Amino acid sequence: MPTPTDRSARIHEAAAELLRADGYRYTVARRTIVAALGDAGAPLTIPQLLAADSRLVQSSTYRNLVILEEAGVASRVVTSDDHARFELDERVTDHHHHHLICLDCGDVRDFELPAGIERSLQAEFGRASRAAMFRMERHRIDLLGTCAGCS
Amino acid sequence: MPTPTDRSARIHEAAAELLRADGYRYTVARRTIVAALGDAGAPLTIPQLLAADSRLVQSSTYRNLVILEEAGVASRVVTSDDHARFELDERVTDHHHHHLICLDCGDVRDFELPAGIERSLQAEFGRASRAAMFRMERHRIDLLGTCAGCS
DNA sequence: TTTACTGCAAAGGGTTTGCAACATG
DNA sequence: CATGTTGCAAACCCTTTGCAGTAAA
Repeated sequence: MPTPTDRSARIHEAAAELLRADGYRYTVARRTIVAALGDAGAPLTIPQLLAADSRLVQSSTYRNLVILEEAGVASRVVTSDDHARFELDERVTDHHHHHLICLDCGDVRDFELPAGIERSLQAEFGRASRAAMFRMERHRIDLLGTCAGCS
Repeated sequence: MPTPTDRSARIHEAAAELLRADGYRYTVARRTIVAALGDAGAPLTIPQLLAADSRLVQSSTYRNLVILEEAGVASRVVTSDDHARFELDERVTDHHHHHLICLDCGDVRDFELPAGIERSLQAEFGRASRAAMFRMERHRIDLLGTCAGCS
């Protein structure tokens, strides 16, 4: 059975490879961001990331998140909050999921759909994309409402 | 069969009622915004709205969109663009749909899912929400990729 | 006539960028 | 050792807000 260390090692390896493939380096700062996102159970804002490790600098973190996103290591999660949030990409975590987004506090929790539903959705998405001559890269399913803590 | 004028009249009536219910007035500026959103086939950014009718003023338009959103007349569509986009709410258009979002140009097109899929999704969403003690208000399904014009 | 609303201009605040020093492969 | 990366601080730009005058019910 995989230990936390296994998981962490796999994540860093995948991240390093994705970055290298785009000509980027896997620096200390990027490794720190990936570790923080991996440890957090949910998408983090930049302030949360900076707070998670005091060695992180704001401007570099913004810059690195752009690059991590471009390389497919991290993905941006848009809530209705002021701050963008980031999580590790599915290419790194190997874990497809969706989001429960609290309209009050902006916090995000993950949930999954049964594989069967995910499959029929995928078929419908393909149909809708073709009809519109749209080249789909990914989908995003969010539930918006109020979380347990805010009700 | 409903004419464009019928549709427009229904929309304005619904908007006026929703606003009044919250103690707001249906002013000329708000009517102008609702008309522009209703005419456009897709969500509009503020610059697009301002361009659509030169009588619209930037600050008032921002303020009015906050109020229209709060009253349930308009809804905010978050793309990966710099600008927020707005469309008429389903309460006004009576038309449930989802979005194809172009990651290049930010433009948005609508699509629909078969009623059967929409129903089974709704059931799953209810299940996931209950499991997380989450009070769901609505869902959002977006396909992200490249539109016909940008490929 | 009351009170919500508007327009103008200025401030706010998350995010981006220029630049010189630094670290990575 | 060539070049991608960092930290600092300043700039950016979408959005919000204060205020005095205006319009809606």
